[in-house]
Formats: sequence, structure tokens, C-alpha cells
Amino acid sequence: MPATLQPKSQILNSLVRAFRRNGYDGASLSRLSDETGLKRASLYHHFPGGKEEMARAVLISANTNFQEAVLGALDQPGTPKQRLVAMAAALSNFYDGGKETCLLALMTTGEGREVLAPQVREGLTGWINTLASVLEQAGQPQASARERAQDAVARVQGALVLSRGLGDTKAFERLVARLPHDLLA
Amino acid sequence: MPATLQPKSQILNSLVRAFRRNGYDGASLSRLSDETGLKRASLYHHFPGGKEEMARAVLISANTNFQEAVLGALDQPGTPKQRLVAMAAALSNFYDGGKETCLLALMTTGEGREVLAPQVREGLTGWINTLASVLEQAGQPQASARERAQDAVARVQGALVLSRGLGDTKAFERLVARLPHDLLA
DNA sequence: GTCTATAATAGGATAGAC
DNA sequence: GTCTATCCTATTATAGAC
Repeated sequence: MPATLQPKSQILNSLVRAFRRNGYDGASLSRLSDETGLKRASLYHHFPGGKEEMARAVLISANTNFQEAVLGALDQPGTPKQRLVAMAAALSNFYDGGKETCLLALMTTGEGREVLAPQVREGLTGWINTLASVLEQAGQPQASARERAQDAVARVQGALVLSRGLGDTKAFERLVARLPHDLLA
Repeated sequence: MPATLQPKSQILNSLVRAFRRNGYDGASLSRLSDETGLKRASLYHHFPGGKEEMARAVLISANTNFQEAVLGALDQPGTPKQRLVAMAAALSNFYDGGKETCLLALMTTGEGREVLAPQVREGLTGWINTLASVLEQAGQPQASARERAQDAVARVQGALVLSRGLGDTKAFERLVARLPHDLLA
């Protein structure tokens, strides 16, 4: 029996989950099929380019989600400190308190890394640039604002690696709590 | 024709390279065979448990290499500052200036993550503990030394992710340069 | 200790019916 | 838009010769 029709956004969310849990190499078409509830051939109808096209679409989708949920907090009214605190909270929520992986980090390894590299870079630089502009608004010189923003993103990525590797999200929680203060110190 | 006999340590080094470049899922037996110069069946002679056993052995080997090359720098005579500077230099060398991946981080994803988790944790905690003990010797209270050591490891991991994702090792180089000072500040 | 040969399974992808 | 059926290749693993 055919699966019930579902909007493409819902298919994409399922694919995001699957890639996030398994990485590029681990996200086999069988798993993508199970996660979406669509047979392999149906996935090829939506994504004629196969797994590679799915991964590209997933990166675009996840990047959009991230911009709305996390970077959007930086566009709200308020002092830089308030906005950074809001971003930290959104960040914690986005990564489920450190239990979820970052798709961008995941996509830097595996078979698809070369083709996906431009989109990974775009996602990371967007994040860094948005963060840097807030720090500039807080009065930091452009060059140091940029470095701090880069370091902040690196600390988030590292905390996620450590939380996963240690099986303990304390490092991530501590980072989220300190990040707003550290960025403005 | 049979490959020339090679010591197990040399086989292991080849396997480390292959897993480091491809991750667990991407390190197929064909690639492991190519990298070692041994046919698949010969690999099963050395590692009857197959890929999983190879990954376990690779983690042990890489962990030993890391302890000797990087953590060993912390056991040399000198002030804490001098020893941390030596570690930072060894770190930069171990990760080829930010161009090489960390096997521990890589093994937190993919098919083998559950079985390899204990060894990944062991590698990370060994690193953290050694670093924390140096910070205690420098006069820091135990609790904050531990947190700082954890954060330092996280920053290294994050810098490696960022360097790979941006295709630019500046973030890693900057971290290595600042790490000794930041840890003692 | 290494090899060739082989088996069984899983992976990516396509054709064509409904 | 989804499906079944099929294809080819790659993957993991084993048996047994040398």
C-alpha cells in the first residue's frame, strides 16, 4: 500500500533526522526509506540526483531551520548581551542540550564531503558573520569580533564532540551558560 | 604475489591512516586492503573480528601514539607554561597544523560508535586528566582545573571541525598559539 | 602469513506498472 | 506520486590452497 501523501517539507525533516543520526556514509537508502516511509524509488522521484541531492537538500533545509531558530534570536530587539543570551538558549534547544549532532560537522567527513563542502562552508560562515556583526554592534573592533565569533562556533562544535564522546552533556551546558559573557568580555 | 612481510605495527599505522581519512563507515575493507597492501583475507588473519576489531586496535594504537607524542610533552621537566607550550607544538604537529582529523571525534559517529564508545571515552578522559593535573601543579583548584582541561580539549576538537569545514586552518593555528596562555590565565 | 575463489548480503540506481 | 521488480556493484566474511 502506498504511503499517505506528505508534503516535501515533511520528507525533508525525516531526511534531516536520518542524516543527522547516521552521517553521510551511514545514511543508506534503506535507512532514508525507513525514516521517510517512502520506498527507494519514491525518493528518487523527489530527488533524481539520488543520495547526493538528498544531502544537498538536507543541508539547505537544516541551514534554514538553524537561521530561523538560532540566528533569528540575534535579530530580536534588545542589548547585545540579551540577544546573545537568547541565542545561547536557542542553541541549547536546537542541539537538544548537547545530545544532538551538528549536521555541518558531520558532513565534513564521509564520501560526500567534497561535493557538500561549499554548503558546509556557507552554513558555518553565515553563523560566524551573524555573530561577528552583533559583537561589532557591541563595540568590538571588526577584526577581533570576527576571531571571537569563529572561536565561539569552534567552541560549540567542540562541546558537541566532547559531549558525544564522553556521553555527558555537561561540557555543552557549561559552554552555553558562559558563551554570552565570554563573547562580550 | 604475496606482499612483503611487514610488522603488525606497520599494518596498524596503515589502518590508522585509512580510518582517519574515511571514518568508520567509509573505511571499507577494500580501502583498508589498499592502504595496508594486504588482501582482505590477510586482514582477517590478523584481525579475526573483522572491521570492528581493526577499529578497536586502531583506537588503541592511535591513543598510544597520542600519549607519547602529545601528552609526553607534559611530562618533560620545566614550568607548567613551558610544558603547555611544548604540548601545543606537539599538538599542532600531531594534527598536521589542523589538516588532519581526530580519530576519537570521528569514531563518535557511524556504525561502530556504540562498541567503540568506551575506548573513545578513555582516550578523551586520559587527555583531560593529564592536562588537568598540569593545571593543578600550576596552582589551580582541582575543580576549575578539570573544567579548563575539558574546555581546552573541546576547543581543540572544535578548531579541527572548523578548519575542515572552512577549508582554512587559521582557527586551529590561532588556538594552538593561545592555548598555553589561556589555560594559565 | 598470504593468497585466490566464493558466498551472502547490502548498497545505489533505474524501468515501468498503477 | 508511489509502488514492485530488477540490475549492477560494493561490501563483509569465509574456505581452503600454497
